Amino acid sequence: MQDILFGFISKYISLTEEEKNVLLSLELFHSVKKGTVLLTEGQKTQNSFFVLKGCIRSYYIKDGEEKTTAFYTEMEALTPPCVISRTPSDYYISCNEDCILLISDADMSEEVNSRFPKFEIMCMKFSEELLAKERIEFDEFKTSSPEQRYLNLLQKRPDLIQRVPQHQLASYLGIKPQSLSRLRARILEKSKT
Amino acid sequence: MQDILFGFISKYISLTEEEKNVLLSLELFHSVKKGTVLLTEGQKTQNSFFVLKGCIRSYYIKDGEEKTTAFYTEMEALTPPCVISRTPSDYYISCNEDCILLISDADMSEEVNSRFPKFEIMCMKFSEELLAKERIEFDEFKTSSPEQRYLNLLQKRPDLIQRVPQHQLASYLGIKPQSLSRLRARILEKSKT
DNA sequence: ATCATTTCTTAACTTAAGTGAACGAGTTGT
DNA sequence: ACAACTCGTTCACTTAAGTTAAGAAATGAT
Repeated sequence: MQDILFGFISKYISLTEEEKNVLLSLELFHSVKKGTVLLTEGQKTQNSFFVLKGCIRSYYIKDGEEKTTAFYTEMEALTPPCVISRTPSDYYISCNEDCILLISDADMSEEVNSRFPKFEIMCMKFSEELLAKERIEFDEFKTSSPEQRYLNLLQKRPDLIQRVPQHQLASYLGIKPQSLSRLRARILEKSKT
Repeated sequence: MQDILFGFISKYISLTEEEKNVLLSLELFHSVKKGTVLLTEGQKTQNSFFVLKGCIRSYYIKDGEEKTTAFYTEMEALTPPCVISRTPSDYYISCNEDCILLISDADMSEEVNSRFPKFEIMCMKFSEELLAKERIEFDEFKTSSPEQRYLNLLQKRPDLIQRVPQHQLASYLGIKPQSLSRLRARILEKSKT
């Protein structure tokens, strides 16, 4: 399990054995059952999440409907906007599957950062990278139709289509479940001829 | 002009007079004419842009059509994804109006950062903040219809609707210019009754 | 194993966006 | 001053997504 974490970190900085041990001593790892709600609307939190195994999902509830905005799977990290802005959360995070997560709160990261300044640098690089990735995703979403977005997802994250309920996927693509069904039928029809 | 810059920076860190002078000595300010293309598809660059006055716009050209993805106006900053990923740019940036820009390349920021470490911290905070903002914007886009998106824009950035050509706005909202015209007529019709 | 609930799909109908074309208003260049 | 473009709007028509409803399939709970 730790291998996943250290493999991930090694993409950004290199750690000594001692540093690895300090990280492990912090009791960052948590096993969380499917369905667990990690963050609720209105809640204040300082927690960031890193997915070692499983799938977590962020969503709003607007007019009584869940609006899924993102899925995070193995090796992906999520710092909710409310942690940055220090305001109550606008949205929910819950576990789509049984998960093993690394959960770090702000106090903890401060301690780690002061002991290992390079860790802070890693977070900075990581944040910049995420911002660039986020913007590209946004741009792709904006410039394509729901059908193109689905085909795109099929290319880039085929696992999601298997492991995530259709109605959550539909919401993630910005459409209704019925439209997703129809759209898939349409694509299937096209590929036949 | 400098006041705008230092006013912006003061939201994150405080600078001594000496530090301000060093920044000013770097010749960061540039006057750029409307229509100037600051970044072209395929180009490699290390430049980041900060808008002191005017409006710049990022867009892709897909199937021969401009797809506008963002506008940056006074006090907004843009680091193109290609700067982070160190790959050729996928998109274009051009000036929608005569602009005064602060343009910084990577070498320069490295020098500034090594002389003023707190500057790097500011960039980090800024980047985190941007990421949070970006995600919220994305979420709003995803969870609303074109009409809601237009009304939302009318609330949040009414200036854009005045200063930006309609066809660029339409593309920014993810629709065709004709649809934007129709949508506006529809809203006007509703507000009458 | 059965019942209840949730999830997925299909269908008919409504609403809104895409498309192609036309027109007038405003701009640019010569 | 005029022609050539660009831009915004409107219209008729096409296409796809939203809506409402119904039924089949899968999931969960007792």
